[in-house]
Amino acid sequence: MDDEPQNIHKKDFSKIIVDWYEANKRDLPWRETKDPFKIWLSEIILQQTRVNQGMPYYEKFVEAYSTVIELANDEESNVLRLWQGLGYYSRARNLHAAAKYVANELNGEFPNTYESLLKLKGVGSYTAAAIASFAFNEKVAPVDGNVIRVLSRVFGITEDVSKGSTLKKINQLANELVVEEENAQSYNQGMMEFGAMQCVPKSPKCETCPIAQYCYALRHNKIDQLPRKDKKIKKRNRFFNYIVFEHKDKFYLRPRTGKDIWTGLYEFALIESTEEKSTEWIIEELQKELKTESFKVKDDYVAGKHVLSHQNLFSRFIKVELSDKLSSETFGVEAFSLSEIEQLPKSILINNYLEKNIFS
DNA sequence: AAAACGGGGAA
DNA sequence: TTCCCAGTTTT
Repeated sequence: MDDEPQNIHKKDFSKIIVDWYEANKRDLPWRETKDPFKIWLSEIILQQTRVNQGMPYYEKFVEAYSTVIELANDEESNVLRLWQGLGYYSRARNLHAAAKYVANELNGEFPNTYESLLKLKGVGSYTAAAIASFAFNEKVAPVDGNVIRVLSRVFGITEDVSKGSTLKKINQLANELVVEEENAQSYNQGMMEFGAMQCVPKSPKCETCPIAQYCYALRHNKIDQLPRKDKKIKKRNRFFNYIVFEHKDKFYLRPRTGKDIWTGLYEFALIESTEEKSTEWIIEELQKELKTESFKVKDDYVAGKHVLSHQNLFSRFIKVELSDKLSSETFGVEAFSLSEIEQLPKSILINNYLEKNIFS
């Protein structure tokens, strides 16, 4: 077999992708609309998220908000509550901020070009290209994990794809390919679907692949080495010692602030430590924060390790019964009834604790 | 250029 | 366990 890497013409490549897509595409709800609002919504939800995980959230959101105006007019905490469990919560906050921008600054008219879409919070080069091509058939190429994988394998991009220079190269190739195709929408959808269904990360279906004879990785026996990713993420351990204040059927929570994880989500009073601490140590720290309040320890629950992409969280929930109401400055927490707590946006960690220990 | 940001599912 | 997902923002 010929050993030359680029013996497939760009035009032939794009045709194969489009044909494959028309024959193999899944029916997904956001593919049945041209409404940029819904396409935008689906793209934000699907960032770093598999279709199966994002699907129920898409359904909930379009049910709750039929226009960008309705989304803009809701409270951020409600948007976060709908987003609960999806992760990367800045997406929800940016989604809401972008909706307000469209509603207030753009008179409710959704941006319709790659460049103008880029101005929306939470919309980067991938999402701007996706919306521009899906909703408006603009000839720009969205480059996501699927596209990176397909192009690096077929065209033999052997540099580390976590490097900016490599990404730039792939982005350029992707854009050269899209201009070959009349229907940017089908070609781009096809590239991502092809990566998601055929040219999958592990054990790709090369036996039935329409590009197999042209594929650099297959011919050089490198399908399991491409795309090349050198970056190894390191994790840190954190210890969350939560104090669950209870007083007359109410519990005290507060929203997280700052640039840390879970911004905007509610949690109990927190005493964080860099190592595991004893119950006694935690109670002592708690005493320092309190003024005249007296309390009784009712329960001490140790949750399993909660794993995030960059952190391992070891958490414990110490439930204490207060003899009096807590002054509002203490830990910044506020009292909520159970039905109110149900409506607050919370992390999976907090929600699991509540389900297991409070709501049950 | 590198690190931070969630949670779940597949192998 | 490890990988990685329809990535973006911040440092």
